[in-house]
Amino acid sequence: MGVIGAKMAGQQMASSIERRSGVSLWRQIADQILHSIAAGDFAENAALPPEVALAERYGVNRHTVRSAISALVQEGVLRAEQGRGTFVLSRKRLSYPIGARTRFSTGLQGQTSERHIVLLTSAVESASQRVAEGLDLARGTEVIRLETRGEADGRPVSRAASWYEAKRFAGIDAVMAETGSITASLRRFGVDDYLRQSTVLSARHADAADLADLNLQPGAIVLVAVAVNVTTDGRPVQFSETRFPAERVELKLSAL
Amino acid sequence: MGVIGAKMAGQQMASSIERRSGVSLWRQIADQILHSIAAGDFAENAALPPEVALAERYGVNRHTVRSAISALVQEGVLRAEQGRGTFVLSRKRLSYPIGARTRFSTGLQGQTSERHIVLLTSAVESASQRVAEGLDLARGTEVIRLETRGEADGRPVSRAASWYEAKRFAGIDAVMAETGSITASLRRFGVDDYLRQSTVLSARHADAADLADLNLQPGAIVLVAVAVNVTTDGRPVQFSETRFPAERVELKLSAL
DNA sequence: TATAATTGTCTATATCACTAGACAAATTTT
DNA sequence: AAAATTTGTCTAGTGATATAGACAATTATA
Repeated sequence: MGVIGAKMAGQQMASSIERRSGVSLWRQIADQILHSIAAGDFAENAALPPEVALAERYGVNRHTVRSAISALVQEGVLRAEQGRGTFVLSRKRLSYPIGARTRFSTGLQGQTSERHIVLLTSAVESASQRVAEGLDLARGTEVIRLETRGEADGRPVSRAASWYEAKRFAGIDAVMAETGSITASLRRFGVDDYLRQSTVLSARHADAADLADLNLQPGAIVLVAVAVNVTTDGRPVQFSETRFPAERVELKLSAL
Repeated sequence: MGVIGAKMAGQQMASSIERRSGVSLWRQIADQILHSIAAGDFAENAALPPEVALAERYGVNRHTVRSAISALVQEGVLRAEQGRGTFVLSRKRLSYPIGARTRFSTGLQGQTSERHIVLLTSAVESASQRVAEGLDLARGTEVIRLETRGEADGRPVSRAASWYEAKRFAGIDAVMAETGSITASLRRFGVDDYLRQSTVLSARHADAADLADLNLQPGAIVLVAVAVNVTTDGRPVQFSETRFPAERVELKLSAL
């Protein structure tokens, strides 16, 4: 159910934007346009309603609408052409499957022509409360932390931190850098198969690190998945926290 | 990993707030404080750092921090006491389980002392493309739409629209109003058991309707789950779109 | 009891966000 | 060719946001 251009036959329309909320009108309008596009209200290359129409629709000045549009042009979502109109560029959201056999690359097959995982940094550290619980280790046990980014067709689609018991998976960082695949790396350590034991999802505004890592604009939303993967005999092998840009990714929960 | 009060031993700290982003500084700081609380940086009734410390931490004027705090006091998250400090009130996020047997009431048992579903409105309409696909019906088939709100301990925790084939479930709105339970209502129509066939999750900023329905502040985030429930023989019985306030709810994906 | 720490209130000023109106520039339609 | 449509640019005024500083009021601490 789109927001823009919806007709309500004289009825008062929920104007959908709030003043004095701490979020500027142009940012709210930009977000709604993004939402409309994601909801499929506009085909790719379709024209947005003219600025005056949008201004009337939202009950704001035309300049305010222009601010919203120029932000989206900056983000690469829209293209404005003088005399012609403003057009939609953006692609659809990727649908990232989550289930018992969640795998990055295979999950996005068919939706993208290319995808891979980049290892950003790795470090050995002592397990925090949270990590220790996830991996079923004593607090303070040494663990390896990998910081990775998932990319599909050149765009960042995920940003993850994952932890592994250091003793059992010594050197997994090097293997990961070499193979570019979690599944392949774990196989080197004798883990031929693994299953998703638990996943907890939440959402929040992107922080400064997210903005940089995922190439987002301030105010963007990230989906956060905290998960534990286990071997087929139930032994935890990986604890992870993954952030997905909500504007580019939706999570499809598949049968486990 | 909390944001507030983190020590970085002289290193430059990622200030985490952005100017000229369309989101006012006080709103960004309020959101980060909320996030810190949700991340468990503060126990219930714990004191927030004093205003001057927060102002220094974020690199803003003390008055700006005060705006953020007063917004959170308004939302019922913090309590400020002159001469003493500012204290955390808010409860932890509810963990809402999603799996093959997702049920509202049973899912929140143990976390809340009371929960129920309120039927807000119902209507018979012809199935949109999306609803028709979900229920595996011809487009335009008559369906019943129920608008409901889930409440736990008096706080709204979900807001859903759900659709049912009108012919098969005629009068389900009345039954729903009477029983206050989806599961019980379906049982009246011979559906003794049902399973979650598919769930698609996304996140976005709350729109005006969400703000009103879920009692949220502008700028809040909602998690959106679009799901299809089927009978044990695979026949779709319900298509639904549920919105959860991200600040109060996290989704726990349980084994299907 | 005096001092320090902390929140509450006030004034003043600068900048950003939004409104209002006019007109230019480019494109499409008549 | 002319008119209509649409985006681009400019000026000016108003209200919200943010900074700066001072001091009051309340509570905890020495």
